[in-house]
Order: sequence, then C-alpha cells, then structure tokens
Amino acid sequence: MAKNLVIVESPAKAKTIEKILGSDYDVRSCFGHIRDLEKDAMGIDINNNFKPKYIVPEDKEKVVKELKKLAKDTQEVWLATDEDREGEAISWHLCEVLGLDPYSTKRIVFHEITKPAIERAVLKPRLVNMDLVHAQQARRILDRIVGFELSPVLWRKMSMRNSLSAGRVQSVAVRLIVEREREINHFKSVSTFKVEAYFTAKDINGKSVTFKAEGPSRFKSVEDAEKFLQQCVGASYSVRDIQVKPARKTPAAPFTTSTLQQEASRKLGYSVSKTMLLAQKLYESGQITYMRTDSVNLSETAMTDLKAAIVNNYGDKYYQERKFKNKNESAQEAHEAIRPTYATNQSVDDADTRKLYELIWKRTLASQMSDAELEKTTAKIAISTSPEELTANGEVMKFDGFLKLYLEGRDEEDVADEDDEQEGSLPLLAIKQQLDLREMRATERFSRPAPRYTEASLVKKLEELGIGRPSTYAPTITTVQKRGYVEKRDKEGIKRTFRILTLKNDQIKQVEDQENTGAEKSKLFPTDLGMIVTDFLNQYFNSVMDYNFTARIEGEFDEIANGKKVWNNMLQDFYSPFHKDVENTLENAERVKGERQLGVDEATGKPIVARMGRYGPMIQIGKVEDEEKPRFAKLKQTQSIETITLDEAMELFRLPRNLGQFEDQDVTVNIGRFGPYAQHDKQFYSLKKEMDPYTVELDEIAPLIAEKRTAKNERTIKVFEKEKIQVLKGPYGPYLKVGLKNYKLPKEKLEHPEALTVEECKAIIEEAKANPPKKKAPPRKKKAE
DNA sequence: CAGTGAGCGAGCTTCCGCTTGACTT
Repeated sequence: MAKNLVIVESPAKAKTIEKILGSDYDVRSCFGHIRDLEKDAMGIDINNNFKPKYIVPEDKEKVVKELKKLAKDTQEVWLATDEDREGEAISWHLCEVLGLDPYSTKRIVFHEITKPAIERAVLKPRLVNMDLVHAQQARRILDRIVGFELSPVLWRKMSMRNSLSAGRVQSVAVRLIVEREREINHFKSVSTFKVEAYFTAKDINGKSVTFKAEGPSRFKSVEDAEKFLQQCVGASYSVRDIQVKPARKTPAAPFTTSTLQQEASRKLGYSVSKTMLLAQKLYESGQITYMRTDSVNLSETAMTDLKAAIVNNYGDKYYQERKFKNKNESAQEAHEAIRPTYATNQSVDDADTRKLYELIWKRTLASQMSDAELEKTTAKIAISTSPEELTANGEVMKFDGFLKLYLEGRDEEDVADEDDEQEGSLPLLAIKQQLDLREMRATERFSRPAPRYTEASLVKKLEELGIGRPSTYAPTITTVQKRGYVEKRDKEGIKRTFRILTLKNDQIKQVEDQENTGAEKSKLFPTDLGMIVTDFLNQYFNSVMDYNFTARIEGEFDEIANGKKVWNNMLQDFYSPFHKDVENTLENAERVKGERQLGVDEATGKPIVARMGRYGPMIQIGKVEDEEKPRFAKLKQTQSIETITLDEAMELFRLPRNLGQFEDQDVTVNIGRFGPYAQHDKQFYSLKKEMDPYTVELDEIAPLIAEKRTAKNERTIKVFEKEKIQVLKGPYGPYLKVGLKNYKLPKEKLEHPEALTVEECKAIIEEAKANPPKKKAPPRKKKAE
C-alpha cells in the first residue's frame, strides 16, 4: 500500500503522473464529477437558502467505493483535480464523500504534466478554495433552476410534443440559428458590376505576360457599367504609378478545443463530435495533450522541444519564439493548449486520426516559426479617355517562414467576395509603360447573406459569447439536434443568370451566363419547432435568452470566487425575478399552436393553414367541424411553416392520390425517396418510367401488382413463421431472407432447398450471426470531379 | 420509400459541466 493517494480527474493523466511520482504515490482518477444534484426532482431547497441536495449517481458508485477504500488505507490524500471552478468543486466533493477535512487536506495543481511542474506542485500544497467551490455551486444550481423550471413551462405551453427542453446554453444556441435563418430569408440581394481588365505586357526577359487589373468602384447598374466600357473604347493604357510594400503574415496560436473543432471542420470536414472522438484517442495513446482546453499556452519544456525540432529541420531562420495570450475573457486555462506530446512528427495508424494529428502537429510547430515575408505590388493604370484608373495587385513571397508548414483556413463569413482568388505575381512594370488591353469585362455579382452556421462556426460564436465550455460544445450541438430544434443538412443551390459585358477589339458585347448559388453543405437549419420554441422563450424569458446573460452571471460567479459576493444572495437576486416570470407565464401565456393562415383554396373556399401537428409541421385544408373531413399533408424537410406559400401548400395536396380499391384494398400513389410508387396491401410498387404519379389510373397499377406477385411466386421456395423467414430463389442460387437480411445456404443444402425445416433455417441464421461475414467491400471510390 | 393529425387526460419528459467506457451493430 502506497503512503500517498493522489486523485486526478482523468485516468490517462493518472498513469503519466504515477510514472513521474514513483512508488510512494498511488495515483487514481475520479473520472470527473462524482456527485451531482439529485436528478428526479429539483435537488435544491429553494426556501432554505438554495441548499443543494447532492447524490452520488449510480454510474459513479463503483469509483467512489474504490476511492473510499484507498483513502482509508493511506496516510495522505492529495487532491490534484484541475485548477478551475469545476476542478475545485470536484476536490470539495471528494472531501465530503471520502470523509476528508477540506480545511486540512492537501490540494495541489499543475497546468502541465511534466516532472518539474508536478514536483513543484507537491512541494507547495494548498487547501481547497471554498469561495471557488461556492462559485461552482452557484453555477450548477442556476443551471438546474433555469433548465428544470423552463422545460416544464414548455411542456405546458407548447401544444406539439413531449420532451422539450430549455437551458441557459442550448436555448441561446438555437436562438442564434433561428435568427440567422430569418436574416437569410429576409435578405434582399443586390447586384453590382465588377470590372476586370486583362492586359499583356513584356516582362524583363521580353516575354509576353498576361495579368489582371481591377476596375474602379463597382457599378450599381448595367447602364453605368456600359457607360464606363463605352468610355474605354479606343483608349490607350499606361502605368501611372507603382508601389511596392513589404508585408508580413503571422502564424495562429496553438489549438484550443474550439479552434481545433473549427479547423478540423474547415480543412478535414469533420463534425465537432468526430474531432473530439479522434482527439480523445490521440490523448489516450499519449500523442497529444488534453483536448478539452481553452488555453493557448505551451509549457516551457514543450517550447524547448519545439525550438529544437524547428531549428533541426528547417534551420535557425525559421524559428521565432512566441507566447500567445488568450483573447477570451471567460477562459479558465486549467490546461495547456492542445499540442503534440513530442515535437517530432509521430506515426499514427488510422487515417482519419492521423490527419487530425498532423493538423495539431503542424499548427503547433508553425506557432513557433518566423513570420512569412511578402512583397505586395500595386500598379495604377491610367486610361487615356477617362479620369478613372485601374489597379493591379501582385504578391510575391520573399520568405515562407511558418507557411512552410501551415496556413489557417478561413470561414465563409470572413471571405468577403466569392471570387477572391490568390493574388499572383505581376510582371516587372515601368512607369509610363504602355499596356495592351486584351479584354475588359464587367461581370454582374450579387451580394450574399451571412452563411448558415456550421457546427464549428456555431462553436466559434458560442465561445465568443462566453457560452458553454470546451467539454460541452460538442454535446450541446448534439442536444439541440436531438431535441428537434435544429437539423444538419445540405441545401441545393438555385440557378441564377448573370450578365457580362465585354470590351474586346473596341467592341462591346453583352452575354448572359448561369451560376449555381446558395448551395450549402452540412449546415445547421432551425426546424419549425426550434423557431416556435425560440419565439416563445424570447417573449417570456428575454433575460435568460439575452446573448449577454451568461457573460453577466459569469461576472457574478467571479465575484463569488473572489469572496466579494455571497453565493446564496446572488442566486436569490437571480431567482426572484426569474421565478416571477415563470409563474406569470404559466398563468397568462396562451398555449402555442404555431399556426399560420395561408389563405383559402380557390376551388372550394376552404381555409388552408400551416401548423405544428403531433408528428411535425403540416398543412391542413378545411376544418374539423366541416361536413367533409379536412385533408392533411406533411411539409417536406426543406419547407417551413414560416415560409411556405399557398401555391407550395396546394402542390402538397396533389399527392398522395387515392386511386380507389383493388381487391378490397386502397391503392395510393405518391413520390418517395426513390421516386414515384404505388402502395397496395402493405406492398410498394415502383411506377414505370412512363407513368405520371399525378395522372396514373387504377388499371395501370393492377398489372404491376400481378407482375410482382408472379415474380414472387416464382422465386418463393418455402415460407416459415408467417413469411418472417423465406427461402427464395435468387440469380446466384437459393438463399434465406429474414426481414431485410439475406443469408447464404450451406453447400450441402443447395441441392434441395425445398427440404429445409424451420429449425435448419434458424440454425443457419444463428451460425451466420456467430460468424459474421468477412469485411465489407472496400468503400466506394469517390466520384471523379 | 407510408400515413397519421379533434380533445381529453394519465404519465412521461428536463439543465450544464467534469470524465470515460459499456453497450450493440
């Protein structure tokens, strides 16, 4: 039995630290929080100064039991949880549960897992900081109150569905997405004309080179653009001025959780949860430091190693020591930045994991490398027939520096223009040099709304607002999707024509071209439910929904942590007005139906409404109390109650069509995921190409049914258990079909499949399950671009 | 590859933040 028990949060950390501290220390992990508020009720005695009722959750009982035993048999317990609010609270909970005195038990902290840092920490133990613990407790209780008082309000006031939820973080995340969607829906695109001129000039070697210059301001109308081109007819062009300026680029800071998620999304297309899963693997296998962090700091030893690696591989010129500071005030910096454990590039087996590792490795090294040095050239080109002038920009890299390894990706919203290409180099030009115009073009461009959020850009926004923590970004995004407030999907673009005016050989021509616009991939869209719930919460609980709410209360938690505020008082100040809002809403708010009147059906005069049904957004024509029953239709995924038009709604009523009965069963026609189909007696029938689902008639469907039946009869050898198990004849021989799964018959049964018994079939299925088939076929090759 | 859809009421749901496996396919 070791003399000392050290408790940390993460088991991977425990292993490393145990190696460093040696055999006198038994280093164990508590796996994060070991107690939480009681789950079945509020878990807070609000009238008794917000006294919390903590319990050990079931899945933590085992860990707690083991730690209790170890703590009893050891001389000294060291609490080495993370140095942040949550870590401090975990230490206090450990005291409570393990029967340790928080006023004498040793509390140690370190920000990096290196021998000197840990040895230093052991020499300087302190006590649990109760102010910090109280700040955490206030945070926890406030979140519970908000979540467990708001959610039931939704259950009462929303007429649609169960298991709705609201919370300080998730509801604001949904609000961001809802507001962005409406911004996009209300966006009015305006077009401008951008002028580009292509010149040829002789460079130093007498070689003819083409380069591009941009026009003066953008023109607001096609007439203005044409006027300008007209002016240029017969003009000559000469270089008026050349400016050469040095420029520098600086590397980005090492990764935090949020920047890693953003960059892996931009460069590798990973979802935030995929990034975290792979990072966890790298952390557990000792390849990277802890992956849930908000710090951009690198440890001293890491800095030394990075320097050596950069100097060895690229030379002195490429090294530049840098210390980054966190821009984010809400950062708690209990860990280092995410960096590779070893400065030399390690090999990682799995391809996806390796890509993430390389990203981390490159970003970390680049952060300690020199600036890239550029030379930017701007040439002004005069037009003999106009006071306007054209500008040509060129960029030449003089020294690559950190760009040798890494360049940070850019978000869509930061890219101002869609045709923002890399600037090339310009030929060496002389002032007054005459230039030959090959072609001048004025192209119509349209302004674009802000793009919809991706998972990663939402994380970025939440972090900027100080909402959520590194450990919760990925789960929050999962939650809002699971609750049905938000959907991740692609959007097809629409074709748009744009005009191009060209001036060539002193002739002006206008042509039209087409572009695909508005296509988006893996973006977050609010659902109707998300919009309705957000509107409701905004109306009745605007203080909690305020984007600055978290930042404000974080300030108060800081005051509690500094001993300037008492936690119960802070909670009381929050609770009184909040609870009043809850009561007021329960009493006065109407049940929300999420209904929108679309108009009336011209043919029948019946009203048409779009609303939330029990199964999601729908449209309804006619009323329940009408003599003729109302008809209903489900909205398509891409439609929403807020934006659907009357015409679109009427279109939805055209299908499904009921064609009448065939053999006492209805025949209906609809369009499904795989195209138009008919349905009869629980069977589906694909329509033939020449059949139109809107006009096809019953007699045309009947042959399909007959055809399928004979095909089935011909193929069926034997059937067991009400068609659950079928023996069928396939093109490669007889096989067994159970539900959607097919099973091969063993060789000795192939000759007489009709002799199979139920028992034999079941044995074949069991056998197949016990010995799963060999690996799946290799993944399909990506389509060539 | 579906359609379902009243209103009532019983009985249910829910938060954020800290950590990983134990599950099944």
